[in-house]
Amino acid sequence: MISKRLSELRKKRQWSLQYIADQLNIAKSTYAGYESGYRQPSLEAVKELALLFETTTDYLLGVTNEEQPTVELTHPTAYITVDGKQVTEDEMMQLIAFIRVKRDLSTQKEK
Amino acid sequence: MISKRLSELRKKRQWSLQYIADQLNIAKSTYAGYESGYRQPSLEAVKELALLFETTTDYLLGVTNEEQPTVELTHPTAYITVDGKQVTEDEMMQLIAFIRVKRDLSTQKEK
DNA sequence: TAAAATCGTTCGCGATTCGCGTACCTTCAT
DNA sequence: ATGAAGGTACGCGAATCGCGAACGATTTTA
Repeated sequence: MISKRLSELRKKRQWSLQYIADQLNIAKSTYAGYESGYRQPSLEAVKELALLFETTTDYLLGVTNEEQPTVELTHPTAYITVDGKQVTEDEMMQLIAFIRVKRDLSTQKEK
Repeated sequence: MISKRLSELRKKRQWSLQYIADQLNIAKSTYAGYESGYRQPSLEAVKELALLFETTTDYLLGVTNEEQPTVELTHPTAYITVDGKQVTEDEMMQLIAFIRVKRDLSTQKEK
């Protein structure tokens, strides 16, 4: 799983094996082993790879299939904050209503 | 890092070492090694532990310090959707303004 | 209260896996 | 032609893994 993900992400960014190896301070052959599935990265390496690719370890490990996490406000899977303060359930309901109305209006305008 | 997190989470749930070992189909001494830091879990074990504890691998590995992820709308680290459709940047700005105004009003009312 | 079970810790062992250097093949620019 | 750069494969020594076993300390059962 992780080998597939690493390979995808690296190719998408058009990075070389050597470049990543340099970033993590490991040998090119070591990182190559991760992509081929011949080796498994250490937990520390997984962390650094997630940072380097600006993704999550959950994505690299295949816990999730979202390269960048998605939060659906109607069924939040995360705490939502604004200015560091949690958005209350009450506020959330109004937010959602606000978005729905706004979208509805702009749809009508198009017609 | 991961050893500390595992120990915290297990104690919070009042689970025994044996219980977790059974869930993952590994020896008690193996899991004990994870918590003591004497051993590092395999990537597969990390995945399963995240599922078992209902948290993320990012939290177990110490990429994040949030047991449950938090998304700050002013600096989102996730795609935000409502009814499956992504909230645009424009909508997001209005949302944030909405929340701020609402909070401001309720603060004034208290005085 | 004696015996048995449960819990957490530690350790040695054999087996597995790691990270590295090296060598090799292509491709491409010099 | 030749050298640099990218990707792949492999052997080696060293490090780490997972397991069972053994231990003391509690707790539960009879």
